[in-house]
Amino acid sequence: MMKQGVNVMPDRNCRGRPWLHGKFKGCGYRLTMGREAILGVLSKHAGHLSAEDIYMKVHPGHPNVGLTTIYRTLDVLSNLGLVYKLDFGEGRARYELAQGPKGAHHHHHLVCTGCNKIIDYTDFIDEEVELLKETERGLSRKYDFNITNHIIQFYGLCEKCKGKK
Amino acid sequence: MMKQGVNVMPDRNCRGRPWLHGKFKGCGYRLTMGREAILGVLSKHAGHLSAEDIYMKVHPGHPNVGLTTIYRTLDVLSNLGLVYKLDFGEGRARYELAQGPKGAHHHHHLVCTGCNKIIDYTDFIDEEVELLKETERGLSRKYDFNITNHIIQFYGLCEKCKGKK
DNA sequence: CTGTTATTGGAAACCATTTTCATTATAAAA
DNA sequence: TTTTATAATGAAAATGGTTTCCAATAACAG
Repeated sequence: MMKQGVNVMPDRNCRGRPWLHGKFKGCGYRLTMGREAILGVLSKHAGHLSAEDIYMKVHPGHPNVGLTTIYRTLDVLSNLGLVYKLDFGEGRARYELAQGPKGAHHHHHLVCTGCNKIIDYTDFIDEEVELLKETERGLSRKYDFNITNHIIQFYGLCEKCKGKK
Repeated sequence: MMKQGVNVMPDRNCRGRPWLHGKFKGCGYRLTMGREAILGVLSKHAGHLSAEDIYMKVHPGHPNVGLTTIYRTLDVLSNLGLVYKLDFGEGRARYELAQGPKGAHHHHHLVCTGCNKIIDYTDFIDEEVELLKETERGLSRKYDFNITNHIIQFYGLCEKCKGKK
């Protein structure tokens, strides 16, 4: 568990300036060059990046930023709710920006268990989200939970993989 | 990837054997004592067992069954669809029987990110499952996927954890 | 019973992630 | 600007769940 100095990691309700960097500062975090670079990579390459992917993209411009910092920053971002930590069962986590400043489209994932190809789908999202909200409300009440997040993923074989045995 | 057993023959229920064991043999796998013990533990303790949990429960009666065998067996069972491999973000996988012979009740999970408590809920399941089926159909058609499984999980803080800072 | 080969245990390897710790850099105070 | 407190950092080492290796063993068919 990351433990930094006096202040415990703030929660997702932190308010700050408009976008990522501002949000970051607004939550009491120092904005270092390494972190700026990481935030930059995340906002530029919307995808499902592993910690190492990010490291590789940050490295050329900032050879002195280590993998450790990538992990630490992602942990912070994830706790702030700015980044989703995804698990596609590959034995490594992947990360993606929760939302752009203008509210990027919400999507869920369709994962091929054969080749690990991942499809972001937005179809059916509206119905799903609506049902999820209802379910969330119900669960919150019944189990006295404060629900902050959900996962929906479908697994199967893509056209290429379902052919072979 | 584990590769064993030549034939992928469907269930030919083995006489006098419990459902799970029969299914196992029916698929061309040898039924060893270690595997019997593991199947036994899985059917007796419905829960979210980690590989080590299972090891601990198997060990007293079968001190010669190693952790490696637990992992290998779980992998086979998971590939057969008899067991679900679950991930609650603890850094270790957990496993539970997919279904009893008479079709145990389907459930989804509600996970406390504070204390890792996990609640199996069946409320709302019907609506969820119905929507999932539809979505599944749609996704299968649109992306030419052969969907075999899905995940739905809600994350949040339980009554105990949401109080503390 | 015998032969074939799936299965096994134990140790070592693997590898993403975390921890340690001495050093550095950031932001605020003076 | 300079000082000051301490958050943040990198490099290396540690961690820990899972997998691989390989020689020995045991299921099962014939």
